[in-house]
Amino acid sequence: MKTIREVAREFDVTARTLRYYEEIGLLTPARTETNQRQYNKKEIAKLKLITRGKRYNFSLEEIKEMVLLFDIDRTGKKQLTRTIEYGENKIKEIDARILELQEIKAEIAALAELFEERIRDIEKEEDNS
Amino acid sequence: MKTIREVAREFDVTARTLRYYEEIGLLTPARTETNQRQYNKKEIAKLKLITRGKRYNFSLEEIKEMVLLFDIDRTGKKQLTRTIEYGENKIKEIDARILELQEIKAEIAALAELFEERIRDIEKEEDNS
DNA sequence: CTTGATGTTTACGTGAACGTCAATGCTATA
DNA sequence: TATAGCATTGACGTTCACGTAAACATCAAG
Repeated sequence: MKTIREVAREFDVTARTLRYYEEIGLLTPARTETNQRQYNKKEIAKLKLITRGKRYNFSLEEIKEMVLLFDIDRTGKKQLTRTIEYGENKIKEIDARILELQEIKAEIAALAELFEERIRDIEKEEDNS
Repeated sequence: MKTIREVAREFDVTARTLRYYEEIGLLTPARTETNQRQYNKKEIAKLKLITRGKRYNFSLEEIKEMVLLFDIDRTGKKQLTRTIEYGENKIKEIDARILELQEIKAEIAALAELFEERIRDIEKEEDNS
């Protein structure tokens, strides 16, 4: 059980951010007798997913869907099957993103090659002068 | 030479968006005698990069860096070399992003497997009852 | 030459993801 | 028990990436 400040430090976010994540239903920390937030392992695990998702530039709305996988009642077979299907879809989306990133990468690389050619041309001209 | 509305339709963005991209220095369309924007091939190429970047969830600030590669004076050897170096860095960043995406993908897949196991357990229990 | 679609700038509005007070309560320690 | 540090809930402020409306100019068609 960690306090808000401990968690904030650990994940390099502000306390405000953690309260905000709670506001939008991403986190659901327990409270002490005196109303202070307590973060257990599950909340920490969710936050880990959130900060990761953020690094990959997922919107909080997208992240929310993924994080809520952790909160779904997974005692029933139907729930489990549906969750797995959802996961498979997410994987497809991620694959698409990876592909697009590889395209943009190739584009930059091609541009770089073009420039290198230009440099070689310039060097030839330098030799001839 | 295309008008703002033509370009907007072609790329499925609003005219406001194109004006905004100009506001923040991403696009620099020429003007007619009567002050109307004209988009040439170079601007179109830049816009293509911008919309792509957006699809990959790059911020406009990040996209700006990449788009400006098109506007740099590339007549000099030094400029070219520096531009190539920049491109190499960008490629490294993209590679990092790809790696992270692959991690999250693996995580989801692992989760799915766990759930499938749970399902098999449930099915066993069903048989035994 | 009128009309309707399209263009311009200026400027205020919006939703997301927080930042930053303010006013107040809790907690640890010297 | 005083006090510094951390907690709480409002509530307003900020940046990004545009949306939207106003007031006016331009262009194409009949």
